[in-house]
Amino acid sequence: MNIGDVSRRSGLPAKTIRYYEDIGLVTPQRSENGYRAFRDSDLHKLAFLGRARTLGFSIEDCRTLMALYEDGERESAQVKAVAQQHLDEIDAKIAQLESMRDTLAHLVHCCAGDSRPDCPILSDLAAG
Amino acid sequence: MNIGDVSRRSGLPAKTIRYYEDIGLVTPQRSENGYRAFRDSDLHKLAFLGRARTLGFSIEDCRTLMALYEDGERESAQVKAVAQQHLDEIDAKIAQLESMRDTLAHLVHCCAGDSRPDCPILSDLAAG
DNA sequence: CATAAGGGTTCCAGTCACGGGAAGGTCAAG
DNA sequence: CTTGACCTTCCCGTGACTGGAACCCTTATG
Repeated sequence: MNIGDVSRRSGLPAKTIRYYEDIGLVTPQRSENGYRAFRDSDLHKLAFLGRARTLGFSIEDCRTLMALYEDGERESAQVKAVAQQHLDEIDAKIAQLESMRDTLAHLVHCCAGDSRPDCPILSDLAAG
Repeated sequence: MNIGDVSRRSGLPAKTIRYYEDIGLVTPQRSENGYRAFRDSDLHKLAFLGRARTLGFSIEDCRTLMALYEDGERESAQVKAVAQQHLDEIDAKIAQLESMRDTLAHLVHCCAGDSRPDCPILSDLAAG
């Protein structure tokens, strides 16, 4: 498989796949013409990575998860710990965004949004 | 005021204040010794920027909001439009994170987290 | 046979909003 | 005179790519 095929099948842009090779997440072989030659196992890995990234795991987390996936001796507790920590971070991020949203929604609600200059949004930003 | 004073009063790191000068958000004067000399109006601007950033506005949005704030001829509709768009983006981000959280929470819940290798988290990532 | 299209390759620069750290100038106190 | 707390500029690094330039390989067509 060339990179285009793998890109279509995994849903990852070719650029991303090259980047993943750069940082050592996949190591495709090379054809005589210099093209990357992906095996099924490479495609499988890339699909795995794509799904992990979709769940918001960092590249380093993905590296860890891949290593655990390939390690028959792993303990599921290790995987769960990584996932739980990520979950906590997501919860924190959501809480932060919701706080922003609440403040902002209130301000937007209070702003007339007409042709006059008076604006509670700017007043709030100016005054704290 | 030197940058340290402004930093303490605005809550912004000195590094950030220098960066804001770099990109033209504030233009403090200079003392004879080369130190930045901030006026009250500069401090006020920086506090404004700090609060806007706290609400998650991008630097470019902040630039726009500052310009509107300083424009006596502004229409509140312009401000509201910027804020509403940002609010929409926040809502989208929250929705995305919640989707991640739901999937992830389910997987974490299903994972035994013990010393055995079987793990539904890895199975899900591997199989889609 | 020339060429054009549609692959592939490398490498460099840019993104966003700063933060870290080096190398050095300035100022008030002891 | 030295110490220490300031301040200055400059350059590199962050995360996870994305865009683009300049170039090579393969296949089909006039």
